[in-house]
Amino acid sequence: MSVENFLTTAKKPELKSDKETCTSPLFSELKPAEHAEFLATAQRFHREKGELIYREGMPAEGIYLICSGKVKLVGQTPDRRKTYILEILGPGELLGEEAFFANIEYNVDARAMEATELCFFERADFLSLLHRHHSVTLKILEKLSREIKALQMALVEIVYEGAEGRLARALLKLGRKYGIREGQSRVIDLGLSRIELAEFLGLRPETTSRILSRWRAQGILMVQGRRLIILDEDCLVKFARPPRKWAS
Amino acid sequence: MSVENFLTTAKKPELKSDKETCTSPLFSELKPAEHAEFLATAQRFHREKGELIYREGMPAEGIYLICSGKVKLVGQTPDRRKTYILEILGPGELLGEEAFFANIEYNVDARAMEATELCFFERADFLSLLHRHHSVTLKILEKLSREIKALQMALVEIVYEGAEGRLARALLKLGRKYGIREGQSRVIDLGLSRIELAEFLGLRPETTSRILSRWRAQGILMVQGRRLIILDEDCLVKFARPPRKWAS
DNA sequence: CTCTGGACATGATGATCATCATAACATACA
DNA sequence: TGTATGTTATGATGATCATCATGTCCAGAG
Repeated sequence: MSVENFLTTAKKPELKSDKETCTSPLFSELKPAEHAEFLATAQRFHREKGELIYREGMPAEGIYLICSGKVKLVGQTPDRRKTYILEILGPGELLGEEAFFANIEYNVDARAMEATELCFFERADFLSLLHRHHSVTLKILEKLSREIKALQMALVEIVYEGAEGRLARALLKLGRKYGIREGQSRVIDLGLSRIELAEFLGLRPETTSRILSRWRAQGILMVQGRRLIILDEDCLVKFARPPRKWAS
Repeated sequence: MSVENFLTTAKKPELKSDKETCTSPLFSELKPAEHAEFLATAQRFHREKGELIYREGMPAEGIYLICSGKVKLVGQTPDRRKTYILEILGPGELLGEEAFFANIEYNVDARAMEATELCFFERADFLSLLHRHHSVTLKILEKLSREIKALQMALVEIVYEGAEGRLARALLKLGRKYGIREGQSRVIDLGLSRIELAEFLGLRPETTSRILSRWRAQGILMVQGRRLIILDEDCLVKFARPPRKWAS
């Protein structure tokens, strides 16, 4: 077998994805049989990087569970001139719950940030699950509550924190959720462009770029294109709460 | 202890309050008997203007329902240097749900803005209600979802809006929820000081005051102390979405 | 190899809003 | 009535960040 042949065949065999387990802490109290029965009602599908999962304005006819990959929730101002990345979701997280439970249209777009596997549950199937398994319902109530708390905090922080605070907080959050420890440092490699990072922060790309440059010069982090390596996490923690007066 | 104190020094024994109806759309599908049985598990409370209902950091051992009056959710930045009003709640609304369902500590204070009647439900009692009446659970899921949607929209808009946009949006919201129509105009009389209004907007009181003065001069609203009268609601709608460039 | 388009970096300028300061005004209280 | 206290209004100044403009680097296409 030629080298070329080996490399091309090595990339391809990706057909077992429908055998992968797909679960979430939300279902932790289901018995294996119940869990399997529930999963059997799902439609599985796949989205490549950049592809849309749902669009603002579509009615929510079901609910999604992310099996693998990452998804960004993208909101726009009504005039469509500004974009804001509300959240970055990963495996095991529900997608589209707000619109599903309120039985309304999605108010943001959901877009795959990389190759992503999803389960889709029809409204009736998912509601039936909730009806039969109160533990799942309670867990979802808990999750929604935490989400509300997180959004409330985000609102407060955005209003009262400056650009450095927002960036520091975002990097810490992304680092904890998606970062990879490497000795003292932590690697964040989500393939976020400067523009996307800025949209996640509610800043302009120029501002984001400037702060990254400054922090790079101060040895707080390393910037390798879209790969960010946090060297001094403690320092970021300090930046995350500036009394808005004397940063240095 | 402050409760004891308050009860013993009770200025007026308002005993008829426990006869008042106290309900919410959340319970609309309960039969009257079920509703009454459920309400019987409540402890009723009264709070005078300015009195605390719960404090940030307290564990959420139950859930509140506002029977009458208004309650503000007040948070502080971790350094205690800034205060913000997250929400103003009125009759029929639940209070403390996020912390209750997540079973965590309250992350903000709740304080009565005027004489307020409340029902308090112990954790076990409320969970029992949810268990027995799935319709209530679904309604709460729906309510939490709508709240998430509202917070998401607020985030997107607030990030990119200036001071005028925020004030316009806040006045429209307060006007719709608590305002009183008087012919063409709408009266907002919540007794909010400039400082409180600024805390609700995430602005400084000076900025708030300036914008109000400008709008008063332009005939968009009337300012009678803490009483605000919106004269030109359409104009506020325009201010609520400035492309951040050409306001006039 | 050169050309070109896109992502990123960085300088210059201006708008916005926080901050500091002061004044007008009302209210409560002795 | 005068004094103190708190609320609101408004002017002056500065810090921050968006905006505009330019330059660099790199990858892909001709």
